[in-house]
Amino acid sequence: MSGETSPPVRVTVAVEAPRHAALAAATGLLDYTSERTLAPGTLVRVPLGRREVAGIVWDRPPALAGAGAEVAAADATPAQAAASPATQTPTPTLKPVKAALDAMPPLSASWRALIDFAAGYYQRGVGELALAVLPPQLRQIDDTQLARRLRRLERPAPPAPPAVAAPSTSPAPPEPEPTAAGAPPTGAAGAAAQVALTADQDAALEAFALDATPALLHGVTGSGKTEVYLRAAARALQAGRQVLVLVPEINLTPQLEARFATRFPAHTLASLHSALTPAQRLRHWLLAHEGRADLVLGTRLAVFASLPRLGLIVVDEEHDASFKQQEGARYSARDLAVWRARQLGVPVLLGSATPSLETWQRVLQGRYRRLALPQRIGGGELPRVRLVDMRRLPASGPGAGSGDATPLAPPLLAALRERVERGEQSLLLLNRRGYAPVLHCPACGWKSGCPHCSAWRVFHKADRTLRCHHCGLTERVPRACPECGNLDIAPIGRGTEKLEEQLAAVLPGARIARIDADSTRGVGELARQLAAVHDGEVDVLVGTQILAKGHDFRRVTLVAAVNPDGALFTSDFRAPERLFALLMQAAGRAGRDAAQSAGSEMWIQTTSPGHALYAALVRHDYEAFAQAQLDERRAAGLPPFTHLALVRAEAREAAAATAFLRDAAVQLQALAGAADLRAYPPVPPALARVADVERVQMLVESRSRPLLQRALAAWLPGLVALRAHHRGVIRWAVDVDPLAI
DNA sequence: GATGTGAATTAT
DNA sequence: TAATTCACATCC
Repeated sequence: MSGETSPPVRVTVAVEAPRHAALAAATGLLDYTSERTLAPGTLVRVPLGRREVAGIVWDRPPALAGAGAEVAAADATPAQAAASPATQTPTPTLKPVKAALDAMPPLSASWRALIDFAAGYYQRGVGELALAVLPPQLRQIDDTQLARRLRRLERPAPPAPPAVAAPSTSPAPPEPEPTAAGAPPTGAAGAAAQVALTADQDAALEAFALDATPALLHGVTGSGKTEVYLRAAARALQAGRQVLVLVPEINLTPQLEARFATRFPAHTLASLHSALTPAQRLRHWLLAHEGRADLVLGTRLAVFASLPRLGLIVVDEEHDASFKQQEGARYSARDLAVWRARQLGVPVLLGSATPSLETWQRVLQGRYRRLALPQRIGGGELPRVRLVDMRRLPASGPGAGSGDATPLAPPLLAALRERVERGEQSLLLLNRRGYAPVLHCPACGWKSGCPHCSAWRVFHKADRTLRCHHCGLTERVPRACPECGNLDIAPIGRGTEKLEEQLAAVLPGARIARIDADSTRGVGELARQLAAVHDGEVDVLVGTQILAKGHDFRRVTLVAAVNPDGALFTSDFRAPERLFALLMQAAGRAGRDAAQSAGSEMWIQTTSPGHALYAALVRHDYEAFAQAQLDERRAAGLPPFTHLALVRAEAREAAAATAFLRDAAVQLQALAGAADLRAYPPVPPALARVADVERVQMLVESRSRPLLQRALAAWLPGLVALRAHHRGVIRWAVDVDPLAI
């Protein structure tokens, strides 16, 4: 460039400031001066008050005036940005930009559009979101440090710690499979081996290639979805494009990563998830941003990866709740993936055996295509589902302590013994860690409540502690009742620890292991325990839902859900959907080895064997289940037929949070278009108090998504202003498309 | 959210 | 009289 002595130019910068801060009309866009023009997307450091913070050069949305004027707030308190588009810069003197990170290419217009959209949709500040989804180190390092990091990308990755494979161009990726004799042809048998596709896979792939409409790849566990991902990826890679693969959990990244690395040894793969070290995270992100990585695999955060050549997005297990961020900007990575794909005109593949009802509804509407893989590879059968009626069990002993009753029905116990004798593995699922969910004093009625939360403290026998799973409070188990001194305080109910103990008593000689968040605390501990299972060192595996997801247990022929009924009777309208998906997924753990699939079984212990959910499960009939659920949702006016937003407020006293929300509701009623919205009275959520903070939430509902969007956008400045009148409110936030209400 | 201000409250 | 705590304003 030329013109060294040209006057300073004005630049708009998205800075890291939360939308709540009421900064710059709450968008987080501030103006600065610069000695030279800075391209939008350039990372900068700018002064903010007495601090210096990271920012990104942004372009002001030109259409702000038109869009903002559409919904007028009747409340006059907040300064309405829409009032006059011409009244810019009330500030006479702008501060200069401190530094620009020129070593790196600026973030692209399409990336900024994604951030703009997501910030708008989820009601957060642009700068807040943009900076939050960048690697933390980018916010700290200077230009020379960054240049050095970039030069280091030229060289192959340094030897990574064993748990997480670094982006590798090396020809020897880790071998994911244990020595599994008779593994189906989809297994990562040989490096880059191309296997024959089934007719279903072939048809799915051909259909997928036809256009860029979002596609649901609907296939049961073991039906070969991953092979379809790999083939679709191969096509994109061949066309010189990048591929983004999103998975729900960190635990699942190494497995899939190995599959991709094996299949595409000549391509660079980068992973993005929170378990990476800060340095790794920056490195992988830069690989993606510079277009050096062809394959980017990660958890929900990866949906915001900068990908200059993006040509395909895959969302594996798209129904999984982990794709919804549950704090800060509460985005849905799956929904944003679909938006991003559409914006770029790039295909997106959503894979699941049990699609979310939102996705399924779109399939029924014809907005998404359905690509079906109805059969397991190699002719494997789905496990037979058996319901055990727990109402007809012989009463096991007197006394009220139901927690001491035999955990397993006699026929299930017999089936387990059979498996142990035959050298096959079994998997028992119980969604409750610890020994017992609560301690109880039969003399005075004391229960082990948490003093800081509206929850019980859980009894962990292994280290003799009472632990609150919400605030972390951990204490030694009291010897006697703290209220009345009674020595006979007893556990109520059963967690995985107790189940493990009871199993050991009824299955003498069997090798029993437990896998849950407690047993896998250390780094690599989960992997180590899973390896032991693969190596056949375990007969019966007890665990929480950590087990149900994706792990490929070849020798498991029996899966049992010990006590899944709870989800049938909660007020959470998504609980049945989640339970069905979990049980389908758990069933999929059994008989993945086609040779053993014929004898594989899924047992359900229930007191409601007649429940429609279980009936559908017995038939492996997702479609019937989904239809029944959709009918219920439609009748009840729930998503996907209505659109929801939740305004949450937290305060020391619930009354303060409630008062804030009541006033907020009054504001909402005054907005244009309020007639088409419905705000429910503020209520405490299922878990009302955590760490001495009371939560209250208010549900807002609309038939129309755009309407809800416009209302929220118009409402937000009012909410920001309202907070000043409610000093007791510690925090508040809007959750658009909440998962739980 | 981070930071600085001044005033009110408390400790010594 | 010094030391904390807290409400409140500002951040281009």
